[in-house]
Amino acid sequence: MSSDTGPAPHARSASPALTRAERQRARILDAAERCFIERGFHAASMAHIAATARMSPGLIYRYFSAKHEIVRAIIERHLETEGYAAMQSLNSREDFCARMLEAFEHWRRRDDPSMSAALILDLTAEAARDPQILDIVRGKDQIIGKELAVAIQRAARKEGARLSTEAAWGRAMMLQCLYEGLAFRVVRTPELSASALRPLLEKVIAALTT
Amino acid sequence: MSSDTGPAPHARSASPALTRAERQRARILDAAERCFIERGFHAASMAHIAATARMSPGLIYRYFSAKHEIVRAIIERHLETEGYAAMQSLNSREDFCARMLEAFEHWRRRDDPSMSAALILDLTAEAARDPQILDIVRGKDQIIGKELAVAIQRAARKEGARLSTEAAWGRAMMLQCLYEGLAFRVVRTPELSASALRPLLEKVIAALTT
Amino acid sequence: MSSDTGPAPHARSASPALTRAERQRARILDAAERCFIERGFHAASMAHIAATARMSPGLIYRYFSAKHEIVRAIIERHLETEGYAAMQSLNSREDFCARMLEAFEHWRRRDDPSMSAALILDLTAEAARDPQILDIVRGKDQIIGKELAVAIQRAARKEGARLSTEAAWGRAMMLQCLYEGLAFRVVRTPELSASALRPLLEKVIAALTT
Amino acid sequence: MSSDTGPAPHARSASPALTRAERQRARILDAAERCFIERGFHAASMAHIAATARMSPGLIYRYFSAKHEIVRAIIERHLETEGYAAMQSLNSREDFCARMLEAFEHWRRRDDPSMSAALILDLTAEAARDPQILDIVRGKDQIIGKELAVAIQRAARKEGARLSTEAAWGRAMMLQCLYEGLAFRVVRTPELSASALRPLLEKVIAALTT
DNA sequence: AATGAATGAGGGTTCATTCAT
DNA sequence: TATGAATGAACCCTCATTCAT
Repeated sequence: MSSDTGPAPHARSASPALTRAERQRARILDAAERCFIERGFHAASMAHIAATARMSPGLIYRYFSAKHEIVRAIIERHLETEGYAAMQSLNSREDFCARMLEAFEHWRRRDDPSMSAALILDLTAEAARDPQILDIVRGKDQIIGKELAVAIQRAARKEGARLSTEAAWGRAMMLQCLYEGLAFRVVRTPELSASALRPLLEKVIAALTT
Repeated sequence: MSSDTGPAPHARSASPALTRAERQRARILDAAERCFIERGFHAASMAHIAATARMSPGLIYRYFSAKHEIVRAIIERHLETEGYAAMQSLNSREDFCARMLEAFEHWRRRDDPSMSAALILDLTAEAARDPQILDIVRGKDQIIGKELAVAIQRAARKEGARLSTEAAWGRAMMLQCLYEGLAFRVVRTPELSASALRPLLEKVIAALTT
Repeated sequence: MSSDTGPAPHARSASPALTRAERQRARILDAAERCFIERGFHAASMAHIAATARMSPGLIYRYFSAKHEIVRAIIERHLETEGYAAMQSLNSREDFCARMLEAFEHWRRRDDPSMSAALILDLTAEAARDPQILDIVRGKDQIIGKELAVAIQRAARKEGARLSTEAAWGRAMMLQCLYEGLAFRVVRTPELSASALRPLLEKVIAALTT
Repeated sequence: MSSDTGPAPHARSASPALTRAERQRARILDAAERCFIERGFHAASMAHIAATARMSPGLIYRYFSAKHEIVRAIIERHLETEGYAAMQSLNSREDFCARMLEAFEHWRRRDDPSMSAALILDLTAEAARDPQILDIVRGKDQIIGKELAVAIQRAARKEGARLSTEAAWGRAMMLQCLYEGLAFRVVRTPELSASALRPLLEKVIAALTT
C-alpha cells in the first residue's frame, strides 16, 4: 500500500487542479461507484470500497461522514454525469436517437462506470424507499425533464412545428420512459443489438417529435 | 401471535387445493414480498419476514433453504403474476394502452403487492449482478416478449395489417421499454397522472402498432 | 460453550421462580457488573461482557437493546442493592455505624460485586456527564436520603430528642457524605482498618444524631 | 486554528520561566483536563484534546508518549493543585470549614477546571482499577493526609488542646471523607446550597477538632 | 517543530442460520 | 411441525498511534 498512488484503472475525474481532499473524495467515489455497480448499495461494504480505493476503511471517514453520504454523492454525481444529463446539446430528432443509442451501447458494454444500467435501476429502487434519496433523484430528474422538454421544442421549431410547453413536457416524459426502459432491456435482452434497436427507436421518436 | 388468525390482509395465492407445504410456502412468499417492497432484498431481514408471516424464523428454513431462495422464488412468482404476464388477453391497440395505465395506477397507489414498481426495479438491478437471478429473469422475459409479439401481430391483423415475426418482436420490445420506463416514472414523477399519461401513451402505441 | 449453563461463580439474583428471559437478563447483568467493576463502563466491551456471561455477543441484544441500557440497569440495580438502600432497618446510632462499617468491609475485601467502591465512584462520575444517568442517580438518591432522614428522626426520638424534618435532612446529607467519602478512602487508604475506623465514625455519628 | 492566538481562556500554569517544552506540555494538559472533565478519560479522544489545545494530534506525541501518560500527568497535577493540597495554610477550625465550602462552590459552579468533582470521582475510580494510577493517587494522598493531620494538631494546640499524631491522623481521615463525600453530593444533590451546608459542616468539624 | 493524512485493530450492533426443545 | 434462543461472522464506524512531508 506504500507506493502506487496513481490513478485506478477506470478512474474518472482527472481534472488538473484539485486539492488533495478533492482527489481523495473522487478516488473514494470512483471506488464506491464500481462496488455499487457490482454489488448494489447494501451489499457493497465499506471494507470493499476501501480495498477498491486501495486505502484503509478508516480513511474514508475523513472524507465522508457515513456510508449513506457516499451513496448520496454517487447518486448525485451519477445523475449529473449520466448521458441524458447533457440534454442541452440535443437539437434534432437524430440527436435524440443517437444519444439513446450511445447510452444503450455504454450500458451494454459495461465499460464506463459512469454509465451503468444496474446503478440507475438500483438508485431508482432506493429512491422508492428512502425519502432522502427520493428528494435528490426527483430534484435531478426535474432538471433533466425540463431541459429535455426545451430540446424537444427546439427540435420541433427547427422543423417548422410549434409545441406548447405542456405538450413538450409530456413528450419529454415519454422519451424518458423509453430511455429508462432501455436500462431494463440492456439487462433483460442481451441479444438486442444497437442496429436492431435504431429503426425502432427512430419510429417512436418520430412519433414523439412531430 | 399464538395461533393462526387467518390470511393476512393482502394475502395472495388462494387457490383451492394446495398441500400444507404449498400453503406455507405461499404464506412466506406473501410476507417476503411485502418486506422486499418496503425495504429491498438486502434490508429486509429474515426476522422481519418471519414476523410478517407470523411464524418463527426457524420454520421458514423448513420451506426455503436460504434467504436467496426466497428472493429467487419471489422474483419468479412476481414475473409470472405481473400484469404484463397476462399478455395473451391483449387484442387491440386499446388493450395495450389500458393494460399499461392499469399497471401504472397500481404502481402509483402501492395497493397491490403483486404490482410494485420498486420490486421490478430492484429485481432487475439484482439480475444485473447475480447470474442465477439473471437466468430466471431472462427466461421469464423471453416468454413475456414472445406473447406480447404474438398479441401485437394479432392486433395488427385485426386492423388488416401484416407484421413479420421479427417486426412484431421489435415492437414488443419497445412496448416493454415503455412499460418498464413507467416504473421509473412512478417513482420519479409523482405528479404524473393517468389522465395526462393516456394521450401520450396512445400516441406512442399507435406508432408501434401500425 | 455447549455445556455448563450453571450459575457463574459470583452470580447474584438466585430467586426461585424466574422466567428464562429474567434469568438471562440477570446473568448478563451479573457479568456486566463484574466487567464494569474491573474496567469501568467505557473500557468494558460487549465482547468482554459476553465472554464473562459465557454467551455470544449477539445474544445480549435479545435482552438489552444497547450497551447503555445495560449500564442503566446496572446503575439502577446497584443503587437499590447497595447497603445503604436498606436504610429503613436503621434504628439507632449504633445501627448507622454498623452499617457503614459493614459497607466499608465489603468494599475493602472486594468480595461482593453488589458492593463495589469502584462502581459507585464510576457511576457518580458518569452521572456528572450524562443527563440520563444523572436522572436515575438523583432519583434513587432522593429516596435513600429521605429514608435516611426518617431513620435519623426515629433514632433521635428513641433517645428522647426532637428533630425537625429539615434538620434530619441535613444530617442525612452529612451521613451520606461520610458514607461516600469512605468509598474514596477504601481506594486511597488501604491501610485503614475497620477497627481504626469505628471510633472515628462513632464520634462523628454521635455529633450528627444529637 | 492557523496560528497561536494566545492562551486559552481558562489556561492554568502561567509560571514565568518555562522552557518551550514545559509550556507545550502544560498547554496539552490544560486541554486534556477540560476534555476529561467534560467526557471522562475514555470518551475524550486524542483528536478532541488536540483540537482543544489547538495543535495537531501528532504533536502531542512529541510531549507524551501515549494517552495514558496524559492521564497520569493530569491526575498527578490535579491532586497537587486541588484545593486541599494547600492544607498547610489551615490553622483553625474555621479555616477547615471555609476551605471545604470554597471547594464545594467551585465544584458546583464548574468554573475552575482545577476544581472538578467529576475529575476526582473519575480519577479515584480509575485508581481502583489501574495499579499504576493507584500508586500515584496513594502517594499524593499520603502527603495530603499528613499535612492535614499536622494542620489539625496545629489548630488543636491553638485552642489549648493536645492531640496525638495518631488521633490527628484519624481525624484527618474523617475530614477527607467529608470533603470527598461532598464531591458526591455536588453531583447527586444539586439543590444543596453552601449556606445550608455551612452549619452542618461546622457541627461535624467541631466534633472532629476537639 | 509541526502537520494532518493514513492505518488498522477494535468498538457496538445486526442478522442469516442452526438446533435443542 | 414449530418455536425462538443461540451463534458468530460481518457490518459500519471510531480512535490511538505513526509517519511522510
